[in-house]
Amino acid sequence: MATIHDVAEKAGVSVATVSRVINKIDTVSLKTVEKVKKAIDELDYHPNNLARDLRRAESNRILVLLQSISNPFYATIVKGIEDVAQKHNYSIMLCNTDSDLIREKNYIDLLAKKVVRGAILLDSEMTKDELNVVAEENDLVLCCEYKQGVKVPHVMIDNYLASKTVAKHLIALGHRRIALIAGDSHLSSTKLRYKGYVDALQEAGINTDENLIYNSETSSFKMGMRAMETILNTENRPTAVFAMSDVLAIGAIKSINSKGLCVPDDIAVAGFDGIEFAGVMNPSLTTIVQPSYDMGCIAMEMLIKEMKEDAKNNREVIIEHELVIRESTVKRFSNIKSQIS
Amino acid sequence: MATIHDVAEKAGVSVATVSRVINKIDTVSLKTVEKVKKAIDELDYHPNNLARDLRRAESNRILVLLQSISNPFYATIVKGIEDVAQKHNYSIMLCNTDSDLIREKNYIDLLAKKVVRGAILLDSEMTKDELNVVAEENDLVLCCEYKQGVKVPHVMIDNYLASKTVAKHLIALGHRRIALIAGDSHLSSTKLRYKGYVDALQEAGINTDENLIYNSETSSFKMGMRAMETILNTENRPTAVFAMSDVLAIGAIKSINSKGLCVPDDIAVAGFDGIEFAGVMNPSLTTIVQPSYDMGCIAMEMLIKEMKEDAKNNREVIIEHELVIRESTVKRFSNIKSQIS
DNA sequence: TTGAAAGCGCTAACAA
DNA sequence: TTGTTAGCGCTTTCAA
Repeated sequence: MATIHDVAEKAGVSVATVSRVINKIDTVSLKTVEKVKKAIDELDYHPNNLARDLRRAESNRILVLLQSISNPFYATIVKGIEDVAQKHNYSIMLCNTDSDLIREKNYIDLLAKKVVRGAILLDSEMTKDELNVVAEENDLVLCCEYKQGVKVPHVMIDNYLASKTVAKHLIALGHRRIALIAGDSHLSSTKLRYKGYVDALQEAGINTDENLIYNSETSSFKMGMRAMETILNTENRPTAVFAMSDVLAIGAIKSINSKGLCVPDDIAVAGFDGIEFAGVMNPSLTTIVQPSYDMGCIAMEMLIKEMKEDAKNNREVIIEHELVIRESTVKRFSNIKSQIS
Repeated sequence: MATIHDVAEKAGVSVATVSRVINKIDTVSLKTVEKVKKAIDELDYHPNNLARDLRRAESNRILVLLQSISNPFYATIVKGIEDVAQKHNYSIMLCNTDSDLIREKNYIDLLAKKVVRGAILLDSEMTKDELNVVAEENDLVLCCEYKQGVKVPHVMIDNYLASKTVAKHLIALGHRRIALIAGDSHLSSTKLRYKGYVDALQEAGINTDENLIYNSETSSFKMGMRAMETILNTENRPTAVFAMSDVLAIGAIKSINSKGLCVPDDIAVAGFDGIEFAGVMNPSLTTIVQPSYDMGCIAMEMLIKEMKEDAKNNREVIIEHELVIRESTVKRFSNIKSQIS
């Protein structure tokens, strides 16, 4: 591996000049730039980022922490983050925590170790206080999830309102027994969505039935299936189900089908997130579409701002969501044609 | 941020001794170790990895390059890679290339820049020769895709055989007009799967019909839909479709349904990969299940071996696949119950 | 068992 | 416009 010294020697200049050329500092004469570039080419020289970062006491890497990359919803967010990062010459380091706090803290340590310059957390298991401690010394942004009192910029939808909208939609369709498949109870979004569901029911004069609520700690197909099985085994079966993620909803539908029941005829199902698959599956899934790609972009932009500025802030961006009504809750003519298998 | 010097001063020892304690070199007396540890605790000292890596001229980060994280098939592989990496104290850096060769090469540069220690490529767009040049100087492993003549360890399934199995399955069901939705033509797996399809047909005395073959350069739902639309517009419609990925297959089914046709009654559909969703969707999807998690684990283990050893090798691991027959190709009693929407 | 000191490859202040 | 030089924080050789 050629170093900056080799280039300097070959070009007959000092290392400082080579450094200037590499970093596009325009106090170097055109002729010298040419010489240096030639030497760089001939030696196939690549600057060693390790050394550069050490010297500058910073890295250009960003940590993105999420529970599991397997959820397509997160995949889209990450895409947004990565696109913006790339544009600003940052590279991202994606890490799965598996909802394991220890594992998460290990990754968070990368901040203190200066391996990464900042971090975007999608669904942290840390408490408000733990987050504030980390934020004290590091540049952090939260995406999707925000805990009250955390002094960190964050972007998300209005989870309470979105959830209420879904519940109201189901109520408007005439449902009174609406089951809820909730998500990870550590997440603020879960709590907000739960409240939205309860309030919507209450406003419609419906009491919540504990038998119709299932708490699934992770968001996966299997969890959705298991949750639905449990719910279907209750005495007074619901006529509708609201799952707090599309992945859970899809699992629930599978479970409903395997009991010989139909969606939406026997049981209506609504999801949350708006993964691409929700529109492609059969029946297509009614869901809250979160602008995941945009959320990723905004989160990364916030982080860049955060890293540039000295002052800490806890700017909040609430982004628009949309209830997209599809076949899984409403019987439509097009359904008849779609799939009779 | 405390440095090693601060710790040394506080503990009343030299930096070398502190370094020894950090790196668990056992020539340090117990008493000294205690003193140093106490100082480390009190100062909340974290070694700076940047400096360590620079000194050791290596990093413990691994680059994982793939076209798009959005494909759930890759998500599972990455999970395997990450789990093994974590166990061996490596961290992974995941990067999307978007099938863009320029972007891919930018990431590959991280190897030369010593930002990463090695790389696992899932679906590189580089040619055989380009790969060999990179492999010359760096530790590389290929996962899923392998180009003949590349001197790099690799793990994958027997794509030719798997594809042939799918085609044979469809032929055995009585289909003679079997459409093919192919994947990225740069990938060797695409070529092998194509050959498997052609050979199976040929052995059954069926001529391939160019009108029934669609080349989709990326693997996405939308691509699958578009491909199927085109195929459905041909004069003599196929009775079965073989898509080279589950994601493509799912898009194809959507497209078939939107034309008012049924799967598998009007058209049977088979996929490839074995993403979790294939078993959950409706109708459930017949597919080749690749042991994606295991493939990820093996790839990472190969890379660790590669990084430890001086000698280059091009060890090949062919891992077992499985044809899982589900509702999308075979009419079964359970189907009648499942979904009439 | 410990310390002194060189140096990994680079940047940036300062001097020329 | 360019060069000299002092480190960034760490590991490791050599000497004590």
